[in-house]
Amino acid sequence: MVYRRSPLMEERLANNRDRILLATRKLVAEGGFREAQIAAVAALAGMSTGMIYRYFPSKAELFVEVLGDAVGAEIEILREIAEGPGSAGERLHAALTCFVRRALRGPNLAYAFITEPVDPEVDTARIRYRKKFGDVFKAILIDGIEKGEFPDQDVDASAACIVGAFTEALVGPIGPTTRNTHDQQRLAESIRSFCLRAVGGASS
Amino acid sequence: MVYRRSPLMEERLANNRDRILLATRKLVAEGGFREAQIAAVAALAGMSTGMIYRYFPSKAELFVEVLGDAVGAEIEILREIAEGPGSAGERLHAALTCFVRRALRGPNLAYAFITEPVDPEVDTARIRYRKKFGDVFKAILIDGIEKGEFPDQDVDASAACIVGAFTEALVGPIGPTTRNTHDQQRLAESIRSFCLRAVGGASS
Amino acid sequence: MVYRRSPLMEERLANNRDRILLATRKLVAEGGFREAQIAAVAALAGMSTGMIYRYFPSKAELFVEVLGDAVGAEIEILREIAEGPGSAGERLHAALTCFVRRALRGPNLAYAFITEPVDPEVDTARIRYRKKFGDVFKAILIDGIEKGEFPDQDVDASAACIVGAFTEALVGPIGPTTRNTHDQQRLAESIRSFCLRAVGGASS
Amino acid sequence: MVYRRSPLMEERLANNRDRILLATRKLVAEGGFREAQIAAVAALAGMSTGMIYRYFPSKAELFVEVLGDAVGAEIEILREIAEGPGSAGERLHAALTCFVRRALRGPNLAYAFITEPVDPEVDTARIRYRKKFGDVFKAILIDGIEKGEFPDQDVDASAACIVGAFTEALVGPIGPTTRNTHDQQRLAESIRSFCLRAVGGASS
DNA sequence: CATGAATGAGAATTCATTCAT
DNA sequence: TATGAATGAATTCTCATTCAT
Repeated sequence: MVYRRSPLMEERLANNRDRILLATRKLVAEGGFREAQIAAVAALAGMSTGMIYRYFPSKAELFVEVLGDAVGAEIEILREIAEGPGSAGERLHAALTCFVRRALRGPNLAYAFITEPVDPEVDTARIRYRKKFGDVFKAILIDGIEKGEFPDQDVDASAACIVGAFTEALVGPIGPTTRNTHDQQRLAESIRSFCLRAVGGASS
Repeated sequence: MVYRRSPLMEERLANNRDRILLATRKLVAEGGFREAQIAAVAALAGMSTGMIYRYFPSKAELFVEVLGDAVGAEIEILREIAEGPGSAGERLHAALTCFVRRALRGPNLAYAFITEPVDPEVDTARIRYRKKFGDVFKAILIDGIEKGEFPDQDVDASAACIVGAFTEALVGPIGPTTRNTHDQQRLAESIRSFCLRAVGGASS
Repeated sequence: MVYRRSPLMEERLANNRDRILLATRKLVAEGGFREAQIAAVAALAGMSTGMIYRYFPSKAELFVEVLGDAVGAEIEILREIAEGPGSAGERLHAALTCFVRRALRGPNLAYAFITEPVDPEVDTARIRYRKKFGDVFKAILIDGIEKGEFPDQDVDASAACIVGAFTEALVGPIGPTTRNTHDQQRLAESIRSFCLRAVGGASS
Repeated sequence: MVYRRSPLMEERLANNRDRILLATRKLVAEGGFREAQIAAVAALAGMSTGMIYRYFPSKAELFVEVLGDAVGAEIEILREIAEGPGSAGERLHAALTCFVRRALRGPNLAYAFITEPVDPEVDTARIRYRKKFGDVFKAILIDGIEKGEFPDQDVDASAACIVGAFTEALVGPIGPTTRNTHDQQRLAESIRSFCLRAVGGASS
């Protein structure tokens, strides 16, 4: 009998892949990359370690993809805001609010994102992803400057600064302390104001 | 005659310690904490691994001290500026200029500084040091607000944002790319402007 | 079809565990705990060092189990005698005979048993196991005293003394010298007599 | 000037030797052989590690001598009792009383004595010393048998049993628990009775 | 004679990755 | 296809012993 890959198998494959990614994401969120060992991922995904290597050539690449997915989802949301209606200032305001809120909801993923996962390969990816984040803000900035809303500025630097500003401001609360909703609101507001003033928009 | 520790010996002692710290710093700067294994440090410092443990109780504590030294030196300089003469805006301007320049001169220590060093003990120290950095800026901010120079704001968040902004903005260039002096000047200026506007001071 | 662990696999698993225990037992018997390093155990068991850690969380726990197994088997046999028929004196007689004989047959485990295994964790277990041994004799003593066979006495001390007496008397011959069967018979008889007189039973 | 060894130096030498032995004894008594590292011994003796090797060729030999000294002192006392006046039973009674009491006073040395100090060389000595202990009791036993005080018996085995009995009975209280004087009296009495009955003397 | 800095061989443990079944 | 047992290189830390000063 000739072996043929059935659609069902494809699906199973996709399912497996997703389960691996989900499990990894979960473990990273709970304890950082450090806790997401292949054996743990496999156990949580309900499969063998060998299975993991059917879908990912190495742990590093799995991590890169997990990071990429997490970032990708956020980027998607931000991009929608960035390309949506409203003044540049309004869109920046909305984007910042959105990001901070989401980061605080799933704190450790944001933490892993700021973090060096020891593996150089993953680290490279991490920087690349941070840049992607910056690009969204950069787009808003360029738009705002063109429309005369924001003063002229080094948009690359400003974008990086924005990303840095809120990741740093989030590391504190993310680490040991867990904040209540009220504090989170305040923190989001503070970061937002800081960045808006920084780019020269209304300081709220 | 009582045996006395000669100055020469003291120096030798200090030299060893310094050589260990220097070697570690070098390795961390080149390849992150990951590359600074005890064996590598010992080799670079020209001594046996056992020697390391004469001066440092564990790898973690060595790392913490390396981090602390790096940060301590910077903090000292910043604090002098922060407590010096001039308006809050001027001092903030000076502090930012100074920090960015120094970070660009001695590359990659800033990088290690942003990084999670895998070891929880070191990580704790890293966060503590970041906070210390923030405190310098916070002091300037408080002063500026009191004097009516800056608008009222969440000084904790602003300080964290400032630290985050410039570390992030520096990671890019520090990582793979090496810039020429002109680019560095421009980057310093961009970051400075961003932060000054952010706190509500004159954007220069 | 659900994947099920086959009996063969179970056996393989058990085999490994047993091979590790066997190898450890052998090495301990030959050269004490000192010789039973993980690498040596792995080599003798015909597997990698990592494998050991699949079955035992640490060297200490492996040692504790080896000790426990050795003691457990002996205790089981002694307990059967202790709870069996016959007068207290007869049972004590039988128990002592049995123990001495077995100790002489499988040399040096008794030796390791007397020994402080350097590791505090193992040492704790060792003391616990010695106590367990004593408890078997204590039970016989209590029974004998109740029945008026033995004079009243500090049963805890007597039990400890019995255990100590025969372990010590065995260390000499077990250590360097190997005795012939005749000598062994005589030694067993001597120890037995000593203990029986000590508890106040007929000296045979 | 020709260098000559002065009496003073000899004394100093002797003093040093004693200080090393004293320091080692102290450390062993406090934390077992495990705590008596050369560096610790040197520090406590107020000299350099190198100095230790002027008086002892190796750590093992130092330990052997410490053990020997401790045992030697006890043996001396016991021998005096053994060779003193009184019936064999009385002398055995006195010897046991004396030994148990002394062991309980300086608990950890007794513990180290029972213990395997990992080093094979030391271990060999330990067994030798235990035998020496036994010899003292053996002498009393032989005497008692000759005089018709004790029944005929395997004096080697009995002597070993006596040593084993009280060391084992002492390990319990020595380990974690520290007993009050009353308990010690009782324990001494129990061990004594056990041994006296065992050799066939008056069971008290 | 005295020092104590320096050595370096070990020993335990971890975990990504492979591959026989 | 799926498993998970097995591997073993890699890494930290310890401490008896030596030897230049």
